[in-house]
Amino acid sequence: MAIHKKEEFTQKEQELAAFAKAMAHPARIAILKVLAQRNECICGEIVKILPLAQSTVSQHLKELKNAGLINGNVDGPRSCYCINWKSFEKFMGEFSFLFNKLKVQNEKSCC
Amino acid sequence: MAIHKKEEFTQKEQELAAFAKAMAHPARIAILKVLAQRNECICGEIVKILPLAQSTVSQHLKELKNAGLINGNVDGPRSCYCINWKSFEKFMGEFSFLFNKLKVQNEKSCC
DNA sequence: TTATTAAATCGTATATTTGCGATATAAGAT
DNA sequence: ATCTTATATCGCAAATATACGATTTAATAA
Repeated sequence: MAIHKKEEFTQKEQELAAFAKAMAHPARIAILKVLAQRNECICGEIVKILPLAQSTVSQHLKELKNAGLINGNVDGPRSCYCINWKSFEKFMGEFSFLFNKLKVQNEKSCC
Repeated sequence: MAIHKKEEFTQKEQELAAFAKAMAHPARIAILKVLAQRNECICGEIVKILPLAQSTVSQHLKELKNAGLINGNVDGPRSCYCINWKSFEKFMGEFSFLFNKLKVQNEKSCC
C-alpha cells in the first residue's frame, strides 16, 4: 500500500482491530488454548505441541504478549506464560457490547 | 514463509482465526459498526464515511462477506450489505465458550 | 441508444506477516 | 570455567494484506 491509513480510524476501532489481529492466526489460537488449559504456564511445552519451529513459536508468543493477551515472565532458564484474563475479558466485553447493543435496536436484517 | 502451515491446525482453530482475521483491521471494524447502526443496509454510504477509496472499501466488504460476517445482495445499480448476526453470534459464542469455560477451571493465573 | 451512477474487479506498488535457521543470551549443571 | 538447556532475537525469503487508480459491469435515466 502507498500509505497505511490505520491511524485515520478511531482509537477504539484500532484497539479492537489490534485485539482481533492478535488472534488472527491458528497458531496463536492454539497457543491461547494451551495456556488456558494448563494450570501451569508452559513455555517449551507449546513448542512441542505446535507444528512450528521454536523461533516461530517465540515470535507468536511475543505478538500475543505485545497485544496484552498473555503475560510472561522469566523463570530461571525458561519462560512462563499465561493468559491475561483481564485484558481478554475487557476486549470480549467491548466486542459484545458494541455488537450486542446494536443488535437489539436493529434486530431485523434487511438482507 | 517458505510453506504456509495453517492447515496443520484444527478446523476450529482455523475457523476462529479466520473470524478474528476478518475483524483485524480498523476499516472493517468501522464498516461493521456502520452496518450495525443503520436499519438500512448502506453501500456507497460506507465509502463516504471511511477515509478510503471506493475500490479499497469494496475489497474490505468482500473480505467481510467471504468470512460470512456480512450479507450482501445487489439492489438495482447498488449493493446492499448488512451484518450476518447469526454467524456473528456463532463466533462470539465460540470464543466466549472456549475461554470463559477454561477460565472457570483456571481462575488463578500464575504470572 | 447513449449517458450516468454505483459497485466490482484488475493490475500494481508497497507494507506487513509468517516461517525458519543461525546466532545470541542467560541460567543452571558438571 | 565449560557445557547444556531454554528462550529470544536477527536476518532473510516467501506469502499475504493494504491501498489506489483505471477499467469493467450492470442498471437506471435521458
